[in-house]
Amino acid sequence: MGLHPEPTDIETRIVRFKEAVKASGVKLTHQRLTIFREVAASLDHPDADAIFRKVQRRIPTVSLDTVYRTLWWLNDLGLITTLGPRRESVRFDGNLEHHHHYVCVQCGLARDFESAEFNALCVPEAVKRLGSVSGTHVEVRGVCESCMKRARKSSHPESPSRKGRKAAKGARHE
Amino acid sequence: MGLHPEPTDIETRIVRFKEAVKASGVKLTHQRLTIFREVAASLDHPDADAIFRKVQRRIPTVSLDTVYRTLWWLNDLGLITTLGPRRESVRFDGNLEHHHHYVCVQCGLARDFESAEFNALCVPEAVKRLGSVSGTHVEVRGVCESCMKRARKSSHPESPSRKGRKAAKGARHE
DNA sequence: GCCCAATCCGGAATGGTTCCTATCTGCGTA
DNA sequence: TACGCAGATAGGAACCATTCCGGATTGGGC
Repeated sequence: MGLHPEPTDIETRIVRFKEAVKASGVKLTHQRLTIFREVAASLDHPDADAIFRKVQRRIPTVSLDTVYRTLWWLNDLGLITTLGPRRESVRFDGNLEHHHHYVCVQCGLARDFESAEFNALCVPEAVKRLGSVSGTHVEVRGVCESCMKRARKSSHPESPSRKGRKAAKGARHE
Repeated sequence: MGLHPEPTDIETRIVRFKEAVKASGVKLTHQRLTIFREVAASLDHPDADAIFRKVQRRIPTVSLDTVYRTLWWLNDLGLITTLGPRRESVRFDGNLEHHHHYVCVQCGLARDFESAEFNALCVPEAVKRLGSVSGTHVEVRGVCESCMKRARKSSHPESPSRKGRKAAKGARHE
């Protein structure tokens, strides 16, 4: 029912995946390939648990931790993305004007901004067919000034590690 | 340091708040006013815990649960919003093309779509001053077809309740 | 076949969020 | 003024997604 990309498309992604893994120098395990394949093959946007359940059908002993570790590793390699910025908890907004956000992908800093151009965006017909449209919201992502300053010691993402997933928490701006 | 809206602006929001509360027919308690004031007075986007700590300075015995209940109630009344769509867990995306999302605010359904217009958005100068820009992403929010169908029994948000915060979880599309 | 490092697994810990329920408050009424 | 009701609140337990930990496993190179 249109929930899967074209098979060729998946194959393309897997080829790209294998190249990137080889380039990064870490092992390409059965688990990793399976997890990647599941994400690449879905058009909806599964959460970690949904992926875990799918992978479990193929590798019954896989652990949830492995799925999480692998997903974040894929994300760090740029092979997959997350839907919206990484965020530990819901954040609230008292500004009711139509506005947009700049979000720092490292520390979670968020700032409002206004833009007549962004407000005037025209939603494609195909989208309107999915349901009602109550508003559009643009999220500009990047790394904020103070994070760039702090990062004068280039740590490159290369290996699936457990480090720093929560780093944003401590660095929250006030 | 520019972290607070103009006082007059806050007063405007509070007036609107009081009207909306009166119209909705529920009690305007000290806790509720204080919580709303804290959200309305902040330009950053505090999470529930940050709001809790601020409110605690004024009402030392306030409970975290009251803060959460009140925040979602305000959200349901349309007096505040959340940053990004409500989401219980991180969701992953294997699509690396530049694309955008339609998100159902009720059930969490998410669908990709492409748009040359959206891809070509030009980020305002003021935003570029906040930090580097790695990309822009448009989120179109609304209520999807199947949720609209399901909601032929109009339940209106009126009273702070604990119902349905997790409803999206069960209704997840596959 | 053996060794080492990378990887994985299971379970325990963590932390944000929500639930449960006894208690409290404010208000209309007798 | 006392009473009783309905709505709100506080506080702690429960819940669930996510991460950490420590020991077991695996696979490639010698």
